[in-house]
Amino acid sequence: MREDNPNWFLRWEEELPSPEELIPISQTLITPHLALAFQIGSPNHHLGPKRATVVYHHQKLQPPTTPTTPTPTPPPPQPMMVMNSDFGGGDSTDLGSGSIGGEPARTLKRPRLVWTPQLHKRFVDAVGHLGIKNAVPKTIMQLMSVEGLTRENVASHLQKYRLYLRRMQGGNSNGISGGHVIVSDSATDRLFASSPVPAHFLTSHEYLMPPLEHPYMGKHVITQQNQMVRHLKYEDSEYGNGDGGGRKILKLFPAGN
DNA sequence: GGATAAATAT
DNA sequence: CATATTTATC
Repeated sequence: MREDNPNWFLRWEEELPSPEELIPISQTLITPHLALAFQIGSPNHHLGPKRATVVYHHQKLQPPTTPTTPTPTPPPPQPMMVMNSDFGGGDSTDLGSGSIGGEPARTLKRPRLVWTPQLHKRFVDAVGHLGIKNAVPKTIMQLMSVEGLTRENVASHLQKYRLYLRRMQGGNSNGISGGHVIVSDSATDRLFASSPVPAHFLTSHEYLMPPLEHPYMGKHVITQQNQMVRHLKYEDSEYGNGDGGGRKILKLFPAGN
């Protein structure tokens, strides 16, 4: 517990994308929200550091065009390129490979957001260091400073996160205590169990945390490069063989299973 | 078709 | 903002 205090920053840096685009704190005061609202019609900004957004799933692509056109033409299957690749390799930091046609969400509804381990780590870190007091979706979202991330996204994830904690407290079969994260026997808790120590949920730490303006996070833009899970002992696990479904690795937190 | 994850509604 | 329900994806 106390040990992770001085460590959290270091660990944070480790978790953060190293060669990634570390956003130079330039505009600062400009919040993503404002920036989004200010985004004028110019599709091509000058070199904007805040460019890559969150990783999305393959969207269904709802063409705003032909609203009344009874075109029975089915949307062309968009081949999503899964370029998870290794981290060491100089993977391109930009997601979506290049500019996405009409990327600015002007009137388009956001596609499904994929919570990657890194993104989740960011989330947990924010919550952990905020404390239960300020651990509300709004604050968390602002603290994470992830472009494209909305309050709704955080709220939804926060809900699941709390449920996960509750389940663990009820019957803690895992040895998550004191800050040691042992490999989960079940491949279930993958994502959530990977978090260092949730803590702050029950323990009332009346810490004096500034509501905003955190020193440790200026502005980070998460990009792709996630889906990569550590090469643990997944191989010897009983995955994707036997069941007709053929479910691959990376199962998210606990469930009935 | 079941289960999980995220979105959406209350 | 928290919880419940619905929807989409694996």
